[in-house]
Amino acid sequence: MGKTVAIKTINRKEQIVEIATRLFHEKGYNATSMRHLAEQMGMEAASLYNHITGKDELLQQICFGMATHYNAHLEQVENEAISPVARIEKMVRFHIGEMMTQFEAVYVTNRDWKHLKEPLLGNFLQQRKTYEKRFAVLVQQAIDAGEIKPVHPHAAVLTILSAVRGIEFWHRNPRNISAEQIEEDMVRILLHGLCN
Amino acid sequence: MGKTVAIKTINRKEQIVEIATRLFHEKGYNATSMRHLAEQMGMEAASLYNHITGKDELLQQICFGMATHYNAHLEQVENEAISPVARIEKMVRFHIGEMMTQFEAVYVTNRDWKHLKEPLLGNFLQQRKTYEKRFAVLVQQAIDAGEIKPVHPHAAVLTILSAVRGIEFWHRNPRNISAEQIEEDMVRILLHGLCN
DNA sequence: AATTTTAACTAACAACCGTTAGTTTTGCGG
DNA sequence: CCGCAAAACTAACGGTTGTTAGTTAAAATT
Repeated sequence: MGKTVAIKTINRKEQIVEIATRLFHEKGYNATSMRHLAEQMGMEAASLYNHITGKDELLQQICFGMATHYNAHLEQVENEAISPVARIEKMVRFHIGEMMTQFEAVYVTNRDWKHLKEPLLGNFLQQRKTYEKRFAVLVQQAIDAGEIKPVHPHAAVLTILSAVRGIEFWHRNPRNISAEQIEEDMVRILLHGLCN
Repeated sequence: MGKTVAIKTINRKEQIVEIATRLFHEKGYNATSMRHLAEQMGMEAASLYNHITGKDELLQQICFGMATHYNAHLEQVENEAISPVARIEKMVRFHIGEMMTQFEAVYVTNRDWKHLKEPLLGNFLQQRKTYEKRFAVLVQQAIDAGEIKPVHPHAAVLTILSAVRGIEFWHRNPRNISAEQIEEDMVRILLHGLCN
C-alpha cells in the first residue's frame, strides 16, 4: 500500500465529512440523507461506504473533532502565565473565533450531539461536563484573585458559552456588523456589562 | 355544534401539542415519529389526524405560539413608563423566565424552526427579524439616554438572547444552582459585566 | 328514539431511509 | 503491460416514515 493511496483516501474521507458538516448544518442530522450527501459528493450513496463505516461516523467525526479541539485549547490556556481574568478573556475570544471560522462544525455540534449513539453520547457528555468544570475553575480563580464579581462560576461559564452562540444569528447577515466589532462588543458586554 | 364538543376537541389538540413539545425536545422534530407520538397519547397514529392536519401543524403551533407570546410581551414593555435600561432588564428577565417555565417549547422553537415549511418558514424568520429590531431599538434608546455603553445595538440583542439560552445547560442538572441565583447572576453579568 | 357528528380503529400505500452484496471501472506499482 | 487494490457502480433488502381510505363505536344533537 503506497502512501499516495492512503493519503488520497484520507482526503476523500475528510472531504465527505466537510460536505456532511455543511448539509447537517443546513438541514439537520436526521433530515440529511446519505443519498443527498452522495449527490453533493458526485457519487452514489453506496460508494460512501468505501470511506466511512456509516452515517454515525460522520456526526462522530464532527462532534469529537470539536471536543478535542476545545480541550487542547483549554489546556493551553490553563498553562499560560497570565492573570486569571486574562485567561477568561482568552477563552471568550477563542470561542468567538471558532464561531467565526468553524461555524458550521460548531453549530452542528451544539445542535445535533443528541443524535450520537451510546456509548459515544455518554463519552461526549462527559467531556463536555469536565470542560465546563475546568472552565469554571478558571472563573473561580479570577474570583479568588478579586478580579471579577463573586458570581456562581458555572453560571458564568454557561452565560459565556451560550452568549457566543449568538454569533450564529449574526452569521445570517454578516454585512450589518463587522466580525471585529461584534467580537469587541461581545467581550465588552460579558466582561464589563452593558451598563455604564 | 355545542360548546362542549368544540372545547373538548381543542383540549385534545392542545394535549397533542403538549406531548409533541416534550417529544420534539427529547428527540428532535425529525426523529419523532407520529407513531411514537400516538403511543404516548394512548392511541393509534392515524387517529391523530382527527385533531391535526399533519406533523407540520404541531411544529407550527409550537413556534408561532412562542412568537406571538414574545411579541405580546415586547409590546407591553415598549409601552411601560420606565427608564430605557429598566426596559432592557425586563426583557432579560422575561426571557430567563420563559426559559424556566416554558423550557421545552422555547428549546424546540430555537432548535427546530428550520423544519417549518414555506411560507411559514419565511413568516417565522420575518417575525424574528422584526422582534430583534424592536429589541435593538430599546437598546439604542438606552444608549441615547447615556445609560449603557455605546455598543452595536444588534450585537447586544444577540448576546442577550443567546446568553439566556445557556439556561438549557442548567436545566440538565438544576440542583447545583437555584433558579433565582442563576437569574441574578445572568442579569448581573449581562448588565454589569464579570469584571469588578 | 332517530340521526348526525366525533373520534377512535385496522389496513395499507407510496416514498424514503441506512445499509449490504456483488460487480465493474479506474489508476497506480511492478 | 499486467496485476491488484481502491473506489466507483447497480440492485436490492428490510424497515420506517407520514399519511389516507374505509369502518366502527360512542357521544351529542334534534
